[in-house]
Amino acid sequence: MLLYRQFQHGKPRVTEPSWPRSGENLEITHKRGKPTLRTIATIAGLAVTTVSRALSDAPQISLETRQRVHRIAREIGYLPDRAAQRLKTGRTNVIAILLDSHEEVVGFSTSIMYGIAKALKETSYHLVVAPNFLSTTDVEAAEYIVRNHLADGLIFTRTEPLDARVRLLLETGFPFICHGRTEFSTPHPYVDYDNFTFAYEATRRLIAKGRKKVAVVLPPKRLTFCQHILHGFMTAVREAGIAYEIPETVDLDTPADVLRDFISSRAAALEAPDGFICPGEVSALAVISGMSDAGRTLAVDYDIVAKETSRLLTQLQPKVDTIHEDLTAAGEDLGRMLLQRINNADAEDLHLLLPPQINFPVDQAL
Amino acid sequence: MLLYRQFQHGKPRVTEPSWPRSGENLEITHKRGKPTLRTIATIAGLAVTTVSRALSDAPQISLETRQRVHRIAREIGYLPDRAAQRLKTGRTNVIAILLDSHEEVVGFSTSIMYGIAKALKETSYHLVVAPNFLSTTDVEAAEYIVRNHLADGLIFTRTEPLDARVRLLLETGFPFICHGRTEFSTPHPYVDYDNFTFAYEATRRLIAKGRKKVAVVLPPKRLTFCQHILHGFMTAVREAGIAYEIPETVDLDTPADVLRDFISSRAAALEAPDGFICPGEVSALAVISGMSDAGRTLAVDYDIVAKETSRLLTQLQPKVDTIHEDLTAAGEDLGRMLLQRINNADAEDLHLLLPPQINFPVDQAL
DNA sequence: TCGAGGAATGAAAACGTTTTAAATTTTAAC
DNA sequence: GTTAAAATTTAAAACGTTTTCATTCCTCGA
Repeated sequence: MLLYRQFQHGKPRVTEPSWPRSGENLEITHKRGKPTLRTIATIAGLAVTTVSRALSDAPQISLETRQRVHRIAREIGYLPDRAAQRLKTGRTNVIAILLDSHEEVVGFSTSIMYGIAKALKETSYHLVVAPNFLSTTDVEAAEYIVRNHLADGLIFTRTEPLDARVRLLLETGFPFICHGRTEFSTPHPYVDYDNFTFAYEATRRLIAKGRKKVAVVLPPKRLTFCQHILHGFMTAVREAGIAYEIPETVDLDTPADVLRDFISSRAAALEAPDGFICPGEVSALAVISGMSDAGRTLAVDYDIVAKETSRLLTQLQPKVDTIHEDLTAAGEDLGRMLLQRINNADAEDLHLLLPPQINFPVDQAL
Repeated sequence: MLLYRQFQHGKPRVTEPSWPRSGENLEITHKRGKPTLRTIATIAGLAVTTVSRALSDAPQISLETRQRVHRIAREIGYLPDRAAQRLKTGRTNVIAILLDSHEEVVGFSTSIMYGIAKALKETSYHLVVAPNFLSTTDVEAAEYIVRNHLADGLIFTRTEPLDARVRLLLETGFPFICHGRTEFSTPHPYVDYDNFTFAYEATRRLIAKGRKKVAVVLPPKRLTFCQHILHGFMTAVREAGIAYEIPETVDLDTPADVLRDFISSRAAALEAPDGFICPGEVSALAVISGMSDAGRTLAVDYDIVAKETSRLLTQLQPKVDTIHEDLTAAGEDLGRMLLQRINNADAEDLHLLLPPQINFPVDQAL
């Protein structure tokens, strides 16, 4: 025991440091090849415990030792073993994103995921895609993840006012953040796009352009942001005292051909709208297509203001006024704020309403 | 010691089984709440070792015991701890997908990921998104994952003939599969879409419709499938001895407005093409838009055959002939085959070329 | 009755961390 | 010079598996 101490610890202290330097051969190969805490400990002539604490910058380890350990770790390319850390601490270092089948069609979530990944880049967190692991519904998927501690936090989109996922996660106290708001009284973290302002400004734009009757393609009614859009739309409509119309049989998730046919037959009938709010690229294209079928020309017979999450629409149809929603940025915020939540930040401080980016070209303004 | 054996093991053997039944209270709560092998062992009056083997259906465990253990595990909702398994076995149970920044724009990968997730659903594998963890290039990201054993297998898309990622992974012997082929002599698993046939059939369709000069929007030249498309196109062109044109200054990744403007100015010049192959929705829309700017009418002055990965184009523009590529199915194959590869299936058997799904409407055929 | 041999089960070690509690060294105070 | 306190460092246990090797029990042939 004493001998061990003399050899392991005493020596480096008395004489010159004896661990190998940068250029020398550091191949203290472990069973699996990868360097571990023990590799560093051997090199530094320290105990594994000390190395562990030094790497987490515990104050009781002397500054000199900490720096030395950090340097060695860097030199041999040490990376803590995720499995061992997870086993010991119970933290998974994983963020899960729930993607429902809606996303498959639209490709909506790629940008968001890209943003989340960006936020996670410098951290030890990984992003795992949880389509719905063994379950059929989103809630079951969430439940499964929570029950089995498959992640430290959860992200999902398209909330409903009394979203079942939110309810579950609030009840279990599991860290999460969602894209979209709810009506629960308990505050919870969220990132949302200001769809009220989007719809309000979009409607005002149509009115400013002299349109006489405006219409809006609403999202499915069960989603929270449908109310926001409706509210923004109606506010602008009432302020201006203008005619309006809200299609009941189609919505944002309606297949493009159905929406197109609806629009074109509506255009043929009496008192058709001449201004459209489209909260998505696909719906905008469908409207353009439908109106074109009915012989109407964009920017002449009617106008569109569309929300776009790419630059596709602006590029293809400069005549469409667009208001941008930056989903990658939203994803970045989602990731960042969820990490804060996991570190026990107050839910009330984790609310973010992202402002619409209005792109109306000046030369087209009246 | 002897006493322990009598109590732990002997008893259930001699008397009636004494473990709790389905209805009874099974709350043998562990430190962290989750049931572990020890929970089952205690309930069953067996050793942890035996339970572990029973669950993996080792032949040396009696059938009766195996069934009993399985039943208990099911009843208490046991799920093996991923961290512990990973630590012990060295297998991560993780598949990583590398997404490069290109995907951000197009939303291309969502469908693929959905497919992969589908293939992984009944397995113990999770899908993690590796944008490029700490690195700038794709190769570095792959290297990082390999070096630190962050996954058991890797998936990526858009291969080049001498893809650096493929080279790295072949050299290190790390399991992977890619969407797209390469020119390496060592066989490696891949799933690819038959872009030759796509381009060949698309070109023939335009010719059959009576078009006099065909053009194709090619993918970036560095990508393998650019050659396949070019080859299919040229084969059909030569067979028919028809005029053709290959734009040099634009490609599939060109921003839509640039492509649109290119097309419209080209249409205005001499001997403009009247048939277009567009290997993507966005390029098709850009071509339609550009031709429309030049006063040309689709299906009258010119025709388009487009590859589509959604149903968007068919829905919006029934006049565009489309050939479908099912990316979700591709993802499913990618996932399934990568798992096979991880289980040491021969790389030569893991080659899949998915056939184009041709959607040419009958009533429009000549 | 005895051991041999096979069938079934069990103990213990290990994977690489973190953490609790203990040990050792250094410093400070007398 | 002691000795107590402060500053460092260390040993050992634990997280939940899997795996190697050992143990127990039973059957069977002599």
